Amino acid sequence: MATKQRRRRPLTKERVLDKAISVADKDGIEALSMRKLGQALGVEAMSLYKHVGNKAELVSAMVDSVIEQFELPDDEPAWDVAIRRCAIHAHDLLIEHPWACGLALVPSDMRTIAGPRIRYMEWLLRRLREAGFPPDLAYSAYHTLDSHIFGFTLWQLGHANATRAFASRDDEPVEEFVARMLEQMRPTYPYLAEHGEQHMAPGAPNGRQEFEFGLDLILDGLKRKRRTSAR
Amino acid sequence: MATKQRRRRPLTKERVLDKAISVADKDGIEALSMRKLGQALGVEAMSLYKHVGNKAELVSAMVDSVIEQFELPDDEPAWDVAIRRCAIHAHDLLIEHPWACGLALVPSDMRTIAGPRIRYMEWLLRRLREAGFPPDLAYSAYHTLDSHIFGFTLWQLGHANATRAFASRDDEPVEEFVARMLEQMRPTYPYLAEHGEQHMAPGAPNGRQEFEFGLDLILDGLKRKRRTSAR
DNA sequence: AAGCTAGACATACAGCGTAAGCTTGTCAAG
DNA sequence: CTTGACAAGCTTACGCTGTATGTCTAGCTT
Repeated sequence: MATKQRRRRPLTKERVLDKAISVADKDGIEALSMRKLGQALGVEAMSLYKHVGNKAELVSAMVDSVIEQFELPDDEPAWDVAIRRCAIHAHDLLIEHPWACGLALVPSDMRTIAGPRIRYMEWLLRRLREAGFPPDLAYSAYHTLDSHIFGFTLWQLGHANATRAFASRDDEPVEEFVARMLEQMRPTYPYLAEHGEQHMAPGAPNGRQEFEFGLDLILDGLKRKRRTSAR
Repeated sequence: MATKQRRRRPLTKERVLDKAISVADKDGIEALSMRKLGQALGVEAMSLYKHVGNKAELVSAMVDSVIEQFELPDDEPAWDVAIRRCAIHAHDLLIEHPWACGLALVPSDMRTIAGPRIRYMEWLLRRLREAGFPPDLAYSAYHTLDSHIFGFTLWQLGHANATRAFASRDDEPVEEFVARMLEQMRPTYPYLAEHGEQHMAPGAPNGRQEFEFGLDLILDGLKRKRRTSAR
């Protein structure tokens, strides 16, 4: 009885989705194959197709489940504070699930008119318009903010990847290796060497702080534009 | 003689690279397989490996060949104008080769210390530092600018893709289809519908104008920060 | 002319997504 | 209690991918 039940605990779409996310979080999205996912669930690859249609659909659902968690604060009256909070929270989530960002930027199937993406877009647009942005300014502001959230984060993830790949090549301690490399490039590329040093410095801003730097640059600019347009 | 020569016109790394770029431009990067590339060159897939090592190396070289074309103007004395020109030209190039942007953001092999990416980075950092940005501000400014160039462009390409996929689903004229869809979503998502309308409007800003909007927001903010830091 | 070599070819393997058909556990109706 | 239907999982198979390995041959050197 118990054996049978354990053997045949029914797969659900939710169980497949959750396991897919955890596999992608652990081994990277490129390691997520239907066979491997099936294996992780103690099931053959083809069994998954009883629940998910195809891989693209599964991946799309994975991305949606991340975007669904974006905080869309409506209790916050100040538009800039609300958007700032939303952006930072979104950034945190996208860093936590590094595979989601790139996939969100290449929406494979936009067929669904509802869904978390749409809700997030509507919220951001509404906050801008309700804050008094005229339509054309809200249009551009939305593009800039959305692209910063997803674009900067993807950029940051790419650089983090590169750093990691860079680091784990030899058995030499990472810091020594980087220091040696910086000295090697200094004659030809002094400013790049300086930049590298800043990255290695103890109190160097982390990715989130840099994300906020760009975000505030954009928000400040938008505030100014909003004032002049309302003049 | 002539026949033999034609038959055995030697493949070179350059010929492989050029053809790979043209195939990727035409059919998309996901359609670029070693077999298909060989076919395009009138050769078996394995012959390519005499010239390129592996596919990752080829792809990396493709990206480099695009970044190599970035305009890095040193005749322009004003830092903001120079960087603006560089950014816009880079954006144009990345739109022209839509596969390059995503690959540049995920640098698979960073092993080469020289190369076009490095030169571009050094140039941007140098212009900022020579313009009087203190090191820590140059550090953040670089991140924001670089991420906007690659991040916004990738974001734009993703949306362009989605729009194209959206459009070519039925045999119905695109505009009618979109208009119908907008009306359908207006009750639930009024601001999104408005945004969609703006996209469809005749004089709607194109991607490049939107890129410049965000770029100028960032550059203006940086100008202000530079002034206060120099105070 | 003999032999070497670079460059192209052919074969093969492991892995991928997934279409099609088959087996089996579960449960309701007769 | 049997029987039939149905859903969930399994098996097989196809065409695709990158590429390791081994072979062939044209053209140059000695």
